[in-house]
Amino acid sequence: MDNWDEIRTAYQVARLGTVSGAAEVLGVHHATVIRHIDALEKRLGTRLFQRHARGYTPTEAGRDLLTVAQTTEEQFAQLSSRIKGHGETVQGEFIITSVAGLAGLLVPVLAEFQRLHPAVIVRLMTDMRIFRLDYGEAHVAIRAGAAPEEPDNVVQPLIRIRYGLYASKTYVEAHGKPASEHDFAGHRFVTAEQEGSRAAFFRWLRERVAPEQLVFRSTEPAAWDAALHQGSGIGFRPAWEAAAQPDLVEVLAPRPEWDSPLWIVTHVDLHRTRKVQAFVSLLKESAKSWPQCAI
Amino acid sequence: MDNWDEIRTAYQVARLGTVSGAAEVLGVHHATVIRHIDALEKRLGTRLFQRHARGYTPTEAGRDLLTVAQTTEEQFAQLSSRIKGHGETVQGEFIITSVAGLAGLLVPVLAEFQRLHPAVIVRLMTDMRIFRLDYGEAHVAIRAGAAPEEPDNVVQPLIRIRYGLYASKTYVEAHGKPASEHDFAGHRFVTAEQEGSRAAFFRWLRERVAPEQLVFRSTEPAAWDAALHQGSGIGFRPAWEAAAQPDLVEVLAPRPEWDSPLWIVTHVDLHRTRKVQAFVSLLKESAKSWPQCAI
DNA sequence: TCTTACCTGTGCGCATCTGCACAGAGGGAA
DNA sequence: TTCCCTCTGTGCAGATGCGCACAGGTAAGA
Repeated sequence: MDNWDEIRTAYQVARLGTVSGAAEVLGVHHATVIRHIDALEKRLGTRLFQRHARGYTPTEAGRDLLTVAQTTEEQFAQLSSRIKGHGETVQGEFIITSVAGLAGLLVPVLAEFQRLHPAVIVRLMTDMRIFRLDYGEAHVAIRAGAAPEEPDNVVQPLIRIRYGLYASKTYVEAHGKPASEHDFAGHRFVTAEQEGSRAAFFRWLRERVAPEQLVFRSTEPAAWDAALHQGSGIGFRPAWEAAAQPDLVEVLAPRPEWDSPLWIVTHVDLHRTRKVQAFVSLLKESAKSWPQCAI
Repeated sequence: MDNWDEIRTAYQVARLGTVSGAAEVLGVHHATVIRHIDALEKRLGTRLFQRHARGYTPTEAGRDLLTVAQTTEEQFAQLSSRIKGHGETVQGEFIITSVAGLAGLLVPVLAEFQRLHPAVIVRLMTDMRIFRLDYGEAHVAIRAGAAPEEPDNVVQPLIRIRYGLYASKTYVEAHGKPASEHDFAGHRFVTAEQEGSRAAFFRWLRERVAPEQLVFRSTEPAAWDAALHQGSGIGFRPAWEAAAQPDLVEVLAPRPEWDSPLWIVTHVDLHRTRKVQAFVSLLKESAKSWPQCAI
């Protein structure tokens, strides 16, 4: 049974009783139908039809094929309408992966998305490793930093996260607050672990302070946050996050050169789907009203 | 969904995860697989797979297709084995049509056939009209008289039924018994209705007796039989049938020129099937031991 | 880091399948 | 019986689809 098209042809012949009728329904020439039947019977080693001048009458085997192929026809028709419908209705899982620390901004958008489309199951994945959009691990990814350039990925700019320099009140009480970057001498800083960190503000900082001033370094962003609140030093924080934390003091206000751009990344195979489009447009609209962010 | 082969291709890709693997299983070139997927997705308007360098990952639609096509694959495999098995095992309906009055010979054969193949349902059809072997009305037909010459029918000689002239004891007591065909004057005969009856012995009789001697004519063979027993006249009867009826007296013994040949007729499309072959060979074997019949 | 193996993707030439046209045959109606 | 319509069946020419070969790229392993 390694030629399903011939089964489909035989099904129509069994259903309609004539080669010509089947050919018309299938949109092929009746000679093609005859050849399909001949090939299928030859392969099966049994006659599926009795031939006579008025048409083809199915044998027992032909009637068996008829019933089997009938359900197949229906199954495929339902499958087709389901698949085509998938492009129209928004439902099923929606998997989004993002850089850690963006949940505070994303969750309200996801909640609104789910309110608009109740049939959607939202899964927000934040992890150390980067989830891959190929392999189908996620529908949408929110990436930070330099624009991703992977092939097969559709990259759109979302927004620029504004970063400022902050310190806890306890730190300011103990060490004072530098008035500008020219006043950093003697101050202590919380920063990322890697030397070659790709964030612009980390590079900016490394160019202006001595390495021994970077007293707290971690690979874990949550650790930066905690160290900042503990008063371990001065560090960069997203402006929108710091604004909601009254125990932090703004040391230097956000500057455009510190901005970290966010990117919406989707796989080209999924980008056109209605589900992805619905979320992306909602996300872009919501981002316009995000506080302390530059468009 | 007007190309089932492409669905089959997509199914293998979804199952195996790679185009190359699917191509190997399907026995085609991997370029063909790619083209099938592209065509199917284009027609559906949705992506079934996410493409990456290590293979194809099915999307939701692709996974849906996978489950549907999986059952289709199984259904077709079962269908194939059933159909191929039909050639091997003898089962299902077996429809035989025959000239009326042959049931006494056929029924024992049919009973033996059913004993050998318990899964067979036997249907013996005797009717005024001739059942057509094309259109699938019967698997085997037993025809009498001249050899059938319909195209697409396989005709085999079965046996020659011997006919003799018989009368009931009551007729003989009343009118006497003619010694030979030269002694037919004054006797009464039971015969068929049509002038141009094709049976050889009827023609033989019409040539030797006056029309007014054919006192009982009927289109119905059972009526000849009844009229014979009632003593209405002398008539032809199969020798095997008369031998079992003690109230009949043999007027003239069977002659070769009165023989009526029987033919086994099968449709060429069914002739090769195991079921038909099994019955035909059993019938031929049984006929060798039929009493009062000429091979 | 380099190598290797495997997978996807595409242009080209060819085989296969399809469509076309016509022949043949059977059934139904007048 | 005769005519007509419909259906099957086949040879031939052309188009579609296939296999081939090669390029490009990724991941795994040494």
